[in-house]
Amino acid sequence: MSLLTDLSEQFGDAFEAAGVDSAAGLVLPSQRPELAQFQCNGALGAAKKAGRNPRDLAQEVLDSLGDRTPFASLDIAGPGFLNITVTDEYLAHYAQSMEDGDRCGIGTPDPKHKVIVDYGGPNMSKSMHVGHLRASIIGESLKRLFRVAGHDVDGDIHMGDWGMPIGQLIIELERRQPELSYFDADFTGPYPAESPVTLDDLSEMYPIIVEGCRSEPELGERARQATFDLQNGRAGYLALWQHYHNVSVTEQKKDFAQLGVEFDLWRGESTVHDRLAPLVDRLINEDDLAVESDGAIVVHVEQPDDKKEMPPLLLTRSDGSYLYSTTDLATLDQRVEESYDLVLYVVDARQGLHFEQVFRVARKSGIAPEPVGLEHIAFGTVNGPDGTPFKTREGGVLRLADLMEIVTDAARERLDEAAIAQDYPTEERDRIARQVGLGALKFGDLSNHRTSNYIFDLDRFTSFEGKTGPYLQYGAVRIQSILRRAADAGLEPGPIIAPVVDQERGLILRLLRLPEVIDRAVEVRAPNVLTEYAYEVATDFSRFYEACHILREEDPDRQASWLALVDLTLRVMRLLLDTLGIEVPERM
RNA sequence: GCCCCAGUAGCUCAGGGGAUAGAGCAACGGCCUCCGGAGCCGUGAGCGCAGGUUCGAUUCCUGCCUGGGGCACCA
Repeated sequence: MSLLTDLSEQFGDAFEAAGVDSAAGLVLPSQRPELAQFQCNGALGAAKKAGRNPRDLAQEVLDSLGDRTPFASLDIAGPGFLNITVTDEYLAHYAQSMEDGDRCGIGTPDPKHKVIVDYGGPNMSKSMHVGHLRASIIGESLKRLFRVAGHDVDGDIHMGDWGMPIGQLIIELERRQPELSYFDADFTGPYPAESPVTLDDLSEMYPIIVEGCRSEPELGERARQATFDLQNGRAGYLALWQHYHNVSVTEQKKDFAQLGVEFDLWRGESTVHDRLAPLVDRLINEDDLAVESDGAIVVHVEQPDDKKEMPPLLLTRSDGSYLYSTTDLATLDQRVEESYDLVLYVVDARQGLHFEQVFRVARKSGIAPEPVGLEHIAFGTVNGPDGTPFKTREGGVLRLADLMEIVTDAARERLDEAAIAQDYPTEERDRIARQVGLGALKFGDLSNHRTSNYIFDLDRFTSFEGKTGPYLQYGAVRIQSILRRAADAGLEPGPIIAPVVDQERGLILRLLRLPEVIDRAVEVRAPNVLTEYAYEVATDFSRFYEACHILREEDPDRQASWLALVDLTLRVMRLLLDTLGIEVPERM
């Protein structure tokens, strides 16, 4: 059990003994570190409710507090705050138990969920740009976070590979190369094994045809027809789709691998294409939910207590072709069959209405019954300095691969400046530059709260000092260096003994908070809780490092204790950075 | 028009109903015979406006202002 939980229970019992709700016993880290380590504010609210004097109640709580924990001091302050400080021996005891366990004190979840994180979601017609950055790294981080917290988790890329964009790309290629066999309805195959396009071709074609469909209704009509034909199994289109799919996935696997994003499932909208027709049929005939409207099939999802307009969810267009909503419902149906009980959609906040509609249909139809958690984990837009979605100077989107190169180059430059790295092999320097560049990029993005839009700032992603990923990596690297030197000198970590230095005590107190921080991050599904804490751990370590010269310490017990504390710090930092998707170099 | 998100220091952002609202960057000033200075210590400056709930509001509620976004045959 973590220290805060332990203290909260003790104070809860004491409050109960004093005749009020044990919830008042919640103990939190002190906001006034110079006064105490922990605080409990429950006496104020509880006294108010019970019509009693807060300070009297607080005193009664202190009187009935058991002697389970050795307190160094317990005070009532101001109107009735309880200030709590435990003994140094007790801190050491807790730190030791963290060091002894294999999960750094992180508990097991109750209930344990089978979670699927739906993130990344690249459209197969485009190479990835900065807009995909957040979906990828927030999703990756949440996937890892839930895993660290003890849940069963799978990440699904959920590619956009069965909708209108495919129809558009089909007719765009037909406009360019109408002689290809894919477009000949009478052709019986076999179709060429070689793809007629590369991903760069698709990326170039896509904006052109999107604009074409917008300005020329006739083109849009053809794209819709092609989408319909594809979804209804037209052989040439399917063969072409397969090529589009292959070139996209090949490139995307490279991009995601470079980003350090790992999917367990490479599924997409097309994965459920066989389920679409039966699903719509079921919603019409069995569930009595879907109805025809202007030729389309829709589900009305408005509810009597709605305070806002709620448009119906479209299952098919008036030509019978399927949409994003249909594949999302079918995908959810499959996920529930596969017994996932928590589905996290890490998708741009602008799709909030879509998910509200889909979730309503899922509930009403029983596709996803109540116990299955459905959550849209919305994130904000990456904006330019003008407050609108980020564009490069040329007005285009910044490709993700280019962004990665920029940050890697910046990291390499920084490495060139550092004399210490000059004798590293080129290969290692390259690896470090990539790790550091990505560390800066990921930390910079993840440290923003996920729901807020933020301003894209290249300087922030290429600065390696202060509150940045590289600062954390550097802290971990320094620790590794100390532990290496210690091992070389035959020194080993030993039992953690009571801290005597303020910075040492501060570091222990910080490390002890890990379990609560993980819980909090899971609760709000927000990686920035982790970045905030990771930075605090790193700064507390730096302070400790400045104040306590570990390798030169003369008392062997103290030195062994410090080595253990340093080792624990490294484990905690590695755990946090790994959860954020940030790698720690051996040296840098 | 309706709905969602946001407004906190010069800039970029944190902030869980509690005491004196925090970081980073930028500016200025210190540390540096010592485990890696991508470091440590210090200085200045702030909750959009108006109400409400509460012993206590940056936090919860209402209204307004400002910015971004969404509102059935795109995803």
